[in-house]
Amino acid sequence: MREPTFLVLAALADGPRHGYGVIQEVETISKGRVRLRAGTLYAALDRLTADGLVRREREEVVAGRLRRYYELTDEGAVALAAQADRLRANAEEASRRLLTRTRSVTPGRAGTALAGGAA
Amino acid sequence: MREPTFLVLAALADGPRHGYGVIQEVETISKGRVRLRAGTLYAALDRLTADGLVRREREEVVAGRLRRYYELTDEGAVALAAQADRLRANAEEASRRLLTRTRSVTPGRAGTALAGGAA
DNA sequence: CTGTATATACCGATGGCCGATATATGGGGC
DNA sequence: GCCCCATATATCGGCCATCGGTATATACAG
Repeated sequence: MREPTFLVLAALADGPRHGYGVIQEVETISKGRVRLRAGTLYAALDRLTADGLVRREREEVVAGRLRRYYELTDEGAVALAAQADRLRANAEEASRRLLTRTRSVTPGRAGTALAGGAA
Repeated sequence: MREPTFLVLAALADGPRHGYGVIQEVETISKGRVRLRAGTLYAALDRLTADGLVRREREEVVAGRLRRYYELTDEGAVALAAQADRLRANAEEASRRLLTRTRSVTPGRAGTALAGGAA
């Protein structure tokens, strides 16, 4: 599961959204860092639906435009929670090791390493 | 940056390791979940080296076998820290929204959702 | 001898994603 | 009227990191 797929699940975590709404929510979640392409979004929704992690919830027409709503299944919620745990564990492990790295550098390189670590 | 690449950087975070040692360390970091293929490892090391995040540190022969050591550059440490932050933010955001999901389910489905959430 | 472990290297196939295009409706500005 | 932008769904070719596998070599155990 790559980041775009993860973010799609996260965008659906607290309730149903239509496709384009997922794009907007992912952009919010990622603080503008990730803007899903339609190609990525619909392929991911199709895949997640086929895998049973997402299902179509309803359709409605708003201002002449069809909106197709999707929601997370219970299985999808479990998968999302599990992936979040994995990401958190990876992040914490990497951060812990970087801490060790800063402390173990030789005096000659301490200045450089500290400067880098502060970035 | 995908998980295997991230874990390679993490395995090098606290000091130099040779290729095969990285494979073993990644397996430790990921609690046995991830076992890098040689194809993945060396492609990643080549790529990361080309990108300036990793460099060759030294070579040595142990018991008739050549070991090629790699280490993180300062730039690599910065990139790893940044990615760890992103992963952490994503994980926390997803977990927060899943919390909201559990609380917003209808009474009829509360039992099921809670059971799923406990997994 | 075979099998396993250690160690580096290479390769074809796969699939998720990028970047793009297409269609449709609605609204605003000229 | 036209054009542009936003909203909304859909499709597609190309890319590339990774998977799964193979290869070679040394060393050790049975």
